[in-house]
Amino acid sequence: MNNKKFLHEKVYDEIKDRLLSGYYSTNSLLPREVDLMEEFEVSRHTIRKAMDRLKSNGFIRKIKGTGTFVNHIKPDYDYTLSNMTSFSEIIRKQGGNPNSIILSAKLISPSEEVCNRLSIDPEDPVYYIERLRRNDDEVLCYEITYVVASYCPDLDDYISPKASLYNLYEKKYNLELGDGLYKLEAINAPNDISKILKISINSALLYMDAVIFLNSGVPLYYVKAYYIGSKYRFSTKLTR
Amino acid sequence: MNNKKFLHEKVYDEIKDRLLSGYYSTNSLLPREVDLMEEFEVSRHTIRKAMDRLKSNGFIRKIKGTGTFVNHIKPDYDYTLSNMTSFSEIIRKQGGNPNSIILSAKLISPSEEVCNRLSIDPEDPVYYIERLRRNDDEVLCYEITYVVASYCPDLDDYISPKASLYNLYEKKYNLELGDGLYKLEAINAPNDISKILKISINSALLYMDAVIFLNSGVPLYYVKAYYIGSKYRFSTKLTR
DNA sequence: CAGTGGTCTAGACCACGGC
DNA sequence: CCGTGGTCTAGACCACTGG
Repeated sequence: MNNKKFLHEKVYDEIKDRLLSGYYSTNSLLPREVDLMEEFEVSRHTIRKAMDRLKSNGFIRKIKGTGTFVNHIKPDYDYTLSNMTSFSEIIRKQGGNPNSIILSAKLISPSEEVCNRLSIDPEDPVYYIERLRRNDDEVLCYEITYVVASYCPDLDDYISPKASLYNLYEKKYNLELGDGLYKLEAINAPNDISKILKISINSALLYMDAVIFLNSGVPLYYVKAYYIGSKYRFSTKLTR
Repeated sequence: MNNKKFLHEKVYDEIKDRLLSGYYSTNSLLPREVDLMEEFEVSRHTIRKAMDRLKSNGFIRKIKGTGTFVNHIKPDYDYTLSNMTSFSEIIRKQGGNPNSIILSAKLISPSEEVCNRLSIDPEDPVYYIERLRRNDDEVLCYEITYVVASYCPDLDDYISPKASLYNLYEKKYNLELGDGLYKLEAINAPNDISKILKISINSALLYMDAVIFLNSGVPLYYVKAYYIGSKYRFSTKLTR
């Protein structure tokens, strides 16, 4: 087991378990910070760090001068996916078997559109990757990715039906992924896409267009994805 | 002015100013926490609290054992769309004239689904608001909102074709809005919705389902919206 | 090895809510 | 008024990075 867990993580996990199991029930008052300090034998700072995380993840609410209350825990909390996750992670988290049919994976010179999105020159090569994303043998998505080649030498050698690009970026190339700018809209499947996805024309698709940056703020890749409407849902948490 | 600003807020604001003004330039190393402690004459905890917020807002990145670096601040970044914005704000920002046709606005007892989403009891009344959202006379969206009535007494008296609910919450009721949990998917317009929106059946719709919370973490309202696919695009920034 | 950010403690005082 | 969570201090030690 992982015994290098921090105290605030242990406290977070334990209280989260109690919330999910119903030991602390919806809208009830949680023990005071002082009580939790005594129970877990940690300092107030550690309790507060765990509780702040529970709060920002939507499990509890704090009211100054009054106490800490249990929120209604949504049964299908796919809002855990609200941070950027790879297709593979999402499918795997739902107990599925993510894989891809690779339609194309080659080095190309970027179009003007791709240059603009990735802030690069037409001379800078990008990898063009065209995939059908599947769960087992069920096609969910048609996806085109443009990756700045200088960050991922020989990327085409590492791509495989089971490989997650996220994993390659992080594990193989030691890239630290940062923000992603996403745009989503609903469209009726155009002729060509409907053929590729083997769905009837005019079926609703969720079209996603995203640029993903490195931690340093530099664009790493640009992706266009067509998700079959009935088979994908995008979840996110936004703040005012 | 608001002089009751906390120390960590002052530190945050000052460092944020320096980042935006370019005083600390992109990818440069920020002063060590100890140096900032001395400069601002506060404890390390206070510095860290300010820096954690700067980090979670994407301004800086910290690397353990190395230091804290300045991220590239995206110049053309459209913060307004990526943060939670009202329909009215989005339309107005694009130079449009947002308005609504109010199909219904009344106090009701919530269904079980609504109770679960809003963490309330069936005895707690909610306002049921059904609207067609338009730009000038062009219909863009059909929307149903359930608002916890206890936070907004007499809400139905203030609703009008030109009123923004956001404005009412913030200005009229002095509510501080916090997070929102959004789910988005593409659907083919069902019969009833296509009639309401006066579009052909099976047109692609962007279906949005969201719960919006107050700053305290309590749910304020639950909204279901059907956007005509070709007329709306959802943008957001996510972090890994 | 020295220096950085990450964790953690044991205190103190304040601001707010409710009695 | 008391009790709550929010802010803040002054320490300590650890884990990681890089020379």
